[in-house]
Amino acid sequence: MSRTDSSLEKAAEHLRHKMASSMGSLGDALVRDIKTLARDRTDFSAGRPIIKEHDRCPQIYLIESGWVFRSRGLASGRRQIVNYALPGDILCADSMLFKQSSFDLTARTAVSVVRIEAPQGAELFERYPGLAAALAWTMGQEESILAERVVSLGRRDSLEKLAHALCELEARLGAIGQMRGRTIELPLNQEDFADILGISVIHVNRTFRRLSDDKIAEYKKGQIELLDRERLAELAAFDPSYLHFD
Amino acid sequence: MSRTDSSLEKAAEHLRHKMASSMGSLGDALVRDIKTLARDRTDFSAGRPIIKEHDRCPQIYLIESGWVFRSRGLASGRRQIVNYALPGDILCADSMLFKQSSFDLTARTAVSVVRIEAPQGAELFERYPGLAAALAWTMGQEESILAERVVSLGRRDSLEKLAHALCELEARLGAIGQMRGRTIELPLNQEDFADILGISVIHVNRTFRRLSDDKIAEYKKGQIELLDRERLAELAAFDPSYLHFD
DNA sequence: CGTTTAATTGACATTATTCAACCCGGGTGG
DNA sequence: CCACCCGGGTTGAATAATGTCAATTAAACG
Repeated sequence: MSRTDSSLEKAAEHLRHKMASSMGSLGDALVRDIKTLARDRTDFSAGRPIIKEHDRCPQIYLIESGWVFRSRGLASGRRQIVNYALPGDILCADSMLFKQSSFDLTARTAVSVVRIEAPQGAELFERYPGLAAALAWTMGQEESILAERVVSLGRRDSLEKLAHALCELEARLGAIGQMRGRTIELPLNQEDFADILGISVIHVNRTFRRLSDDKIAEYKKGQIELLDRERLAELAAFDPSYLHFD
Repeated sequence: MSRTDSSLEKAAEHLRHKMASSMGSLGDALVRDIKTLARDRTDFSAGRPIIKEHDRCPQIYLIESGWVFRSRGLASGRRQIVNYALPGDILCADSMLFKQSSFDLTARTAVSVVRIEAPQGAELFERYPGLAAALAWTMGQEESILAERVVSLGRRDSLEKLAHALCELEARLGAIGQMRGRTIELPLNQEDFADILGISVIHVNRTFRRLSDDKIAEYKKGQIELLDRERLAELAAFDPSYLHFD
């Protein structure tokens, strides 16, 4: 099997697996639709912008590999990462609705995406109900994740924010088979955490230190060791239902 | 014309008007679809819960009148308002995707909603393309608003947060014809602002005071006077494109 | 009028940011 | 091989932003 087929299939499987509970019999249709509509692959090297704010995002992409940030840079130099997308996630799901993107998309690692040539409107739903359902599900889940992040940023202190983010990372990576036992492997440095959590780099460092002093989790370059998931989830008051994995 | 017809029509018009630029010819179809599928009306008095976290939200509702909060209460007693919905907005747009809501919906004022009996899946798109487009647009716009709120909560200070929220309120209320000149009429007290902005009530008060000292905006019970929109927008670095009104 | 709810103010505590310095491991060029 | 440099990471001290507590005022309502 060529690289093309197998990595595409893996991404489609990730997507199917995440949505399993909501999809019912449409799971097979989804995989079939994606294989049918997949077009060219594009690779981005780490750090490269994929879409800039106010750009038109003309197509839907499925991530085969790599991490993508959706972020906004403010005039003052501050940055907020709104979202991160993983293999099996769909990019630009709203491209058919809106003229332009309000955020930047950036490849955090080397990223490989496949363009999906989806028809518009009713034809999408008639001919490719699996993909249509996946698109709707993606938008709904993204919204739900954003709503949860609003709660974190608005009403949790730095320790709770970090703990919650780690729980979410574990759940999302677990859903695509990227957890190795109790360690999270990720391409995020402390500055990335700062821009996800909305706090300063230095405070991220201090907060990780607290987690590690309490033997709850340990930050290392490129990975995080979860020493005590139970207390971590408790700290965060983590309820994974907002991810809708079931 | 009965109250039923006219207020339903007004809500449908609001929705159509907001989406005008994206809808093209589907605008008329939307109004027709809503009239066809509108079922019973429900009224909630101010303060009443509409949906509680973990409830099943079985139907789509169109708001005819009133303000609805989507919020999460934390164990510690803190509350974060994630979203607010206005006349012409759709509630539970994701009800067909997910088993349960991850947030509370609460009537902030007296609220009147109409249940829309939408069919599932492909039938929705074939027979009611106007409504289908409106649902998709609603989910996309909600996501975009949430993303912008993440930026506010994460990387703007209290003055910028408040200024941005006021700009957004003006834009959203303007889109449904609820601005009277330069005053915003709204049912939010300072505690509501606190729970929207993720800061303390007292700090909301201090921040309004700063705006009023600088003759930019003035808080009064039930309304906010915008004295200098230009400087307000500048403070917030407000770019309305994320609302996708065009 | 009294009662209630929301707004306001000041004093103080806590949290997080900023600034400055230092460390550490991994290149890189001499 | 070594010296240096560079991007993170780590730490402490000073400062700024925001939260908490307590008390007061104002408006709203029967």
